[in-house]
Amino acid sequence: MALKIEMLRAFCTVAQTGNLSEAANRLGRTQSAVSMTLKQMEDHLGKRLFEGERKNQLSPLGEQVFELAQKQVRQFDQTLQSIEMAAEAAHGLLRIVSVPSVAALVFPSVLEHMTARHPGLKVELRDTDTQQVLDALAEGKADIGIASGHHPLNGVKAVPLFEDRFGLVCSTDHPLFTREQPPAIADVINACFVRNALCDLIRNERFVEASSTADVTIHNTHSLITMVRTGKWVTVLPQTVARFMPETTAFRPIADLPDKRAVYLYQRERSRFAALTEECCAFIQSCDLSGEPG
Amino acid sequence: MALKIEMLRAFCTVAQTGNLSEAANRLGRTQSAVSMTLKQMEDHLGKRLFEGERKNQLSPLGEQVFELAQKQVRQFDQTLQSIEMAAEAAHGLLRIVSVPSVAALVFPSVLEHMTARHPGLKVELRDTDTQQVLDALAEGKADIGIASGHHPLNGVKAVPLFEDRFGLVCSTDHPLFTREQPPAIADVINACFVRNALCDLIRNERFVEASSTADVTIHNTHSLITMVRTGKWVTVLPQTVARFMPETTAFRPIADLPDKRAVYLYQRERSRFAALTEECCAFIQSCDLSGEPG
DNA sequence: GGCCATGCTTCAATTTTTCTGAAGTTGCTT
DNA sequence: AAGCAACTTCAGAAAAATTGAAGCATGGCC
Repeated sequence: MALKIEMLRAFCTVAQTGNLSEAANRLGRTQSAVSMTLKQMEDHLGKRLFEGERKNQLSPLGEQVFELAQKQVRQFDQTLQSIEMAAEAAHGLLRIVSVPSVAALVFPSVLEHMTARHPGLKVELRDTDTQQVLDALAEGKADIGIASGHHPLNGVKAVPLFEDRFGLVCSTDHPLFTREQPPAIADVINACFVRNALCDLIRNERFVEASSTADVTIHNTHSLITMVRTGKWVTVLPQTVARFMPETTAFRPIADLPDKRAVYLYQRERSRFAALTEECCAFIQSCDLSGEPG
Repeated sequence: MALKIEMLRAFCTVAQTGNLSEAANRLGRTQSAVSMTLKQMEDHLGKRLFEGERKNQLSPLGEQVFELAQKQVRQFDQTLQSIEMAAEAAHGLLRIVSVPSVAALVFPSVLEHMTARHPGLKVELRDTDTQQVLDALAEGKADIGIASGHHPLNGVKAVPLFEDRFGLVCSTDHPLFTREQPPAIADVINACFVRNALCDLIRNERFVEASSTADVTIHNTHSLITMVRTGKWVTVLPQTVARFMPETTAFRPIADLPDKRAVYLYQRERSRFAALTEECCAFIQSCDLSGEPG
């Protein structure tokens, strides 16, 4: 018999638990049902997916299949959720995806503004990296996206939203912040510098070259904050992101790093509830999002 | 009952054909089976997916669901194919994804080299845009990727493969090619200039600004070739891409556009058949891919 | 209007698929 | 060697999918 999504799901659960009865439990089936499903799958592929007598050791093929199957199952579930959400939303549905830094800035007021004006409106907000924001738009999983940089996409309108200067982020008592003279790229890199994902948006040659020697890279924002709070480590971030750092951290422009990140608003052109999308985009653009006060 | 992948598939087929019996035909079922499946789906969602008596007009919700469902079905089928391919490949499997321009350059010799050395080896070659190359790597659907630019990815090693200077591509009898003095950006843009997807890789400010005024953009390579062959239109491409244009077209560097595109080789770190992947990457790197002769 | 064709739905019967509970292996532990 | 835990196998039961026949609208045509 052909492979089915439920077979993949069963396989993934067993691969994760390493144990049939626990997997059967989670799937709400009996052990024997799961056993037979797995057997069907192995028969279909003509190869074993597990090694040894027990189910706690994947074969090399199993490993590979697990990786593919898990992604597929997750995506399938997400699609179903999207479909069901779309069906439930009788009074309108807005699906907004944004990079985390702007999400924190924009989501609260958007949510308030739109729900107040449209009772019964469903809103779906999600934050991920630029990459996945663009994916979601391309795949029709979002109506509005906010991401760094300008990326032309079919059927999606892109407008610049705001710009955001990069600068030094460090503890308020760090020498590079307290001293009078503004810091330069070299000063920052020579301090205990932590690279982060947003640094990759900087095109400035001098910075790119200098930062490539950095030993530490942290992608998780929370860990990054923790590092900077120790007072020893410093990093480079756009100003609006720095806003969300705790009181004891400070932002300061870097003299020879005038680079800004350009944040774009993406708007799906042919969506159901196009009027809502339009209204929401207009509202987002009307917000003052610039990093610099005034 | 819950939504299943076969329901989505049935729905998509009906949405495409606009007609039950034709859809039933394609699905290898009877009309009534498809009708009932659709009914289940509508019952589950609590909304109609089609408007009117016939199945030839999607409702707004139907449109949205169609978009999501079709993507899902396609992806599911592709995953199954990947899984089955992985299972069949007893003697090894290499999955290579590349941007089209480099694919044409690299695939033939890679294929020859690897299959000669490894009888029974399965090789999967695919070409798409940079975006999807990276996706395939991230999702474990490819072992080796070739794409423009450096994009850090978890579990994937990236090494520069070669650089490729951008230049004017036009008919061999175009004034900008036949005249002695090399063309400048302004000359190119002021000719009948056709933008293309690869132009977006150029960071050069002067070019970016100038090209934004271009009226025509063509993404399909074949159409692009046709336009250039007319002798009237010109475009800008990396030199290795220009190699594959017909005899009657020529490549010429642009004086004030020294930009190159950097092509990177991406190698998945933990893959089954890691030794094969390693060997293949070594071979690709050993190829002479530079655009300039000598 | 009456007749017919088309496209779809509904229904009861049938086939296919999936699931279960019980019994049977296997290999490890004591 | 008895006990146990993890898994497989089996036959019957339950659930789901599919079918063919019958039925119901709609719209064209004489």
